Amino acid sequence: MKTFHEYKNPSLAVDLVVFGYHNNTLSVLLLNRKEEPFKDCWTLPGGFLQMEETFLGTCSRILQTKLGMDEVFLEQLYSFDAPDRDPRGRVIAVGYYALINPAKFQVVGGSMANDVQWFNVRKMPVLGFDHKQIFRQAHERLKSKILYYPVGFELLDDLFTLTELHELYECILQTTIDRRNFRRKILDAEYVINTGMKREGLKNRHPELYKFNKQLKKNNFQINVPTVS
Amino acid sequence: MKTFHEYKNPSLAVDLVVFGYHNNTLSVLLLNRKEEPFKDCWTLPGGFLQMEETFLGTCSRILQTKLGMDEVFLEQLYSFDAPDRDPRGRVIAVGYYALINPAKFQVVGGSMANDVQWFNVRKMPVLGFDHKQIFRQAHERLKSKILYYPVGFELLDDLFTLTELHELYECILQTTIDRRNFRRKILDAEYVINTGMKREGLKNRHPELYKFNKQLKKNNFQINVPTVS
DNA sequence: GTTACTTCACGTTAAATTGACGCAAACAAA
DNA sequence: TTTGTTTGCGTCAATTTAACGTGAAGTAAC
Repeated sequence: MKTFHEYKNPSLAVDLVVFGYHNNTLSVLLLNRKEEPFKDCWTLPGGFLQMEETFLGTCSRILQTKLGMDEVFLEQLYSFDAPDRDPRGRVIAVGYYALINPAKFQVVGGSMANDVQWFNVRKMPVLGFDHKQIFRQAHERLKSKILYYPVGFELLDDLFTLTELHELYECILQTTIDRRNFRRKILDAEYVINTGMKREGLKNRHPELYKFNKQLKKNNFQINVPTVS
Repeated sequence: MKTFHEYKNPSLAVDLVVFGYHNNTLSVLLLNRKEEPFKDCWTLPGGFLQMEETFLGTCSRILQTKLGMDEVFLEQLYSFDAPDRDPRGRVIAVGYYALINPAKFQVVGGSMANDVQWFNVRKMPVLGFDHKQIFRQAHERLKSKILYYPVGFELLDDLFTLTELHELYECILQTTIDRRNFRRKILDAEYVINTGMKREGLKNRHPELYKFNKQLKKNNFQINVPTVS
């Protein structure tokens, strides 16, 4: 077999949209760049693909070194190819999004700890590169995916109440969902398992704690939201 | 701004899954390779991304030079990164799938005309590289997308009968769909417009010809198929 | 022409699902 | 005990779905 002739190739970057849910708010982790281009501008955390690395490998490296986290839900989003998306030259970006529970991770990033910050998805600053577009696409993906696939629990503690799950859905979808109908859908789909325990110490009735049903047959439910027209 | 330092980068290829529908059969265009690696093996048509090119640019180039077609429905699928997916070295592949009406195109490809061939999706040969995986993913995408998005007409003539559209759905989804319920769904969603014309020359009652409604508000219908369990 | 046969177009109906609520038990605080 | 709130379970009308019936439109055979 003849050996592979190496032409000049674009660089390949992986950019991450890391979603976290905390205090009834959906947030995204952004990095304040310390170098040109887009110095002092907020951007998605990202990194270049090393020659022997897989995309998930690059994701892990970014999550660990810049954000100090590991073992999170990751899904490939889309690849971005606009020729002028990076002023330094031709760079293709593969977008991934991650879902994490901020309570489980200390956001510290090596030397650039205080340059990493959570931003409410509804109060996003101007982003460098084409990261606004990547963020938007990730946000849309999350909103549509959560309707038919159980990803919500990735953002919550291992044990959660149905009210907490309900609030998460309302927050992500930015709409109101009838509490009782939501409850019926989630329970009928066997999305969750009742642990029998209750969350103590609240002012009012103590709600039951559920955990995610990992044996769930996928695509078993469909949350409906009122169509805005 | 300091200029961009070019590390060694993986090559970037675009691989195409071109679907066509003909004689009640869903097919994919494959190329018989004349060079190593995978010489004499069937593979998806593909090509390397040029330095100034967009993904869609590469797609068009492949479609034109290898297959002699242009202006077709194209959608990005996924990017494939297995380090050993190409024996020549590190090659990242961005998968796209296309939907075409074979009646509209003469499949000829420059010097390699007779090396391009349609294969029934249910009688696929062994494929080189990781193209089986890319094909499978494209096939799954098509099957799920057609349920909630009007892509079927991309595979049909400009004018078609509801029976033809119905057969297309049954063929792609490999299931039976009630003829009368299907008809109602499609008509209620305003997926199609009745042209008033009829298809002549058939043995039995002459069915009405419809065209796709380009003003269709997307995501306006949901075809349900019996869940296999 | 009449009959036979097939497809096409349009209904009907029972079952299932959805959307919009009601209500009482559980809890803390007054 | 009373008050106010949240939680858990239920009801019911409206809508949607799944399954199936029937007659009109067409060709071919007689």
